[in-house]
Amino acid sequence: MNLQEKIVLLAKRRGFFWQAYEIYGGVGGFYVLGPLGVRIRDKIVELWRKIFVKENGFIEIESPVIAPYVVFEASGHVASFKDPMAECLQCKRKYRADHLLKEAGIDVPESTPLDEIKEMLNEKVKCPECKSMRWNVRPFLTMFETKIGPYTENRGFLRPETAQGMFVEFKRLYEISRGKLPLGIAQIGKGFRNEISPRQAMVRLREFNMMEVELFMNPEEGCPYLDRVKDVKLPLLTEELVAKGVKEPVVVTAREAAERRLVKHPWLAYFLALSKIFLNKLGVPDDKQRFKAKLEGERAHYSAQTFDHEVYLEGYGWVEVAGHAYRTDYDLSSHMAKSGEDLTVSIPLDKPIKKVVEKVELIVDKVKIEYPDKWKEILKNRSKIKIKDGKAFLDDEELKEGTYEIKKQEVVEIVRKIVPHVVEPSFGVERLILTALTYAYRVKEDRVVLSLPREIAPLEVAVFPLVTKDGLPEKALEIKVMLDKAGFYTVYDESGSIGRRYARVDEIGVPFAVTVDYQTLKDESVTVRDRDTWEQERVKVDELVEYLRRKFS
RNA sequence: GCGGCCGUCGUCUAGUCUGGUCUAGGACGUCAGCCCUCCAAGCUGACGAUCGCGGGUUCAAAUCCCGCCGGCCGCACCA
Repeated sequence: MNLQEKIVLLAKRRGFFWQAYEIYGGVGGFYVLGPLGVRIRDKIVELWRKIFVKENGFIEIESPVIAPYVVFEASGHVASFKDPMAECLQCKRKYRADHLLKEAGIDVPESTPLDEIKEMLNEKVKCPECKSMRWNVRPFLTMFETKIGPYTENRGFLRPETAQGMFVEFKRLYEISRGKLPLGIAQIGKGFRNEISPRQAMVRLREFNMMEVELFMNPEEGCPYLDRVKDVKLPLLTEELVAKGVKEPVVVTAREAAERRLVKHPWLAYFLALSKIFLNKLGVPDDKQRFKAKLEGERAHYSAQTFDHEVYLEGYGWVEVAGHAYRTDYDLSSHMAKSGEDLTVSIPLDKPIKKVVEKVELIVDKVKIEYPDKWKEILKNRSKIKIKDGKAFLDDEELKEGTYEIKKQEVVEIVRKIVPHVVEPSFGVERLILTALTYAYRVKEDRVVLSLPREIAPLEVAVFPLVTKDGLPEKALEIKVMLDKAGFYTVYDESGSIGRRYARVDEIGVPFAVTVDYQTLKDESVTVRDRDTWEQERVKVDELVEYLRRKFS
């Protein structure tokens, strides 16, 4: 049994996660987070929030999971997520249409209309199974589709990423943030992808939790926080290295990565560094992490540069836990074009620019005289008057001389409009849970110990009476309640021998076990046992809360 | 979606080839009691599986056949 299989068994047995709908045979790609799974999820989310949101002064939102068709039409998902599926009308088998054609020696560009693909198939390709040549071609969308409202044909999609929520709501969020760039907007929530074949436990799911930041910025400016992480070492597999098939990443500091333009924007370098620190805190050592660039053809339609943050998971190999993409102004520009809303931002100029502009000033009395019928219309449309060769025109019609004057005016421009660029770090929560469990899994004296970092341990303190008599259970319960009230996540257990109980809590990664013994009754002290060293320390009951708080800080 | 392997108590597994002795056996875990002064000790007992789901063959199906669902691996896919 490999490590991942052991983890899946442990997860199921002790309640971290398991496959959903088991009583109906299970449905691929859907998992349940059990009691311990929810706890560790919350703690991972909280740690992420601290590193990626709070410490950067970013803001967080929650937008709907369902979005109307138009949002994903604008975002490019509808167009780029469609794979043409060919269905054999005789045996009902389904294939990727472009693959069938390729096997038949026909290369089709992605933009080929479905009708043409169908025609080509019906003329030239036999079904590999039943040899029929009658095909139907349909787009297969990897987004889940639904209808909005009972009586309409208003199509909607379950979002494949939370990102669109931040783009669509950008204008108001920018206003709420009082018009400042850079602006970081975070969102934590479910995303849905109708994967063709979900695999590897919780690695590829059809419904999963994402944690994303969309950082909106002026592309000409750097990242003010880069200095904080300038010496963090980044193992990079750049486009160049990936293309050459090099397996060993080049290790550079975050600052070097930005200065040598190995990453296309300093913000991207900053997020790579945070990402590495974050994974360190989840228990992944440096040499089990790397940032692998996506090649031109592999990147998402919106991305100018993408680094997958990969961690090495024994049993699976390198697994992507985050994608860091430089999305440029693609998303805002697309939504601007589709919605007609102005999503530009005014940037103050370093130096005001002085310009001389020519302006038409109408002489109203003269206009009334010269245009007795339509002078009102002319005044109304005065903003549309254009100047050409020193003369004024309205809708290509030259205005009569004497009805206006052309005046020169000096204006000072202090702002300029830009569409902000976006850098996006995007994490999959379930994969992080698996990662944390993988690196925490140890075997000590034939017992499984989950050495989870204290910060993400689902339960924090176990409380045991040494034996179940002489008032020890009562005293232990008292202490458990005290710890609960102090804010710890605790567990009480009096069943079986003390050793068995230690083993039970080791297996689910509880960092400390407090044991009430006979000495407790004499001097109000308990033993605190460390999960990883199995060493014990005697602590006074009234100092216990403070003692534990120090351990967790 | 394709190909290979696989699906029996919570978990691991015996049994499947060679249908009946399987009202499905064991181990671990769990629970209760006894015992019990620090690392899965012991004793007693209990709970726990219509053998993934559905259909078929047969006097008789965990076992043979078909379909479906699910899992793992490889290919493909992976915003």
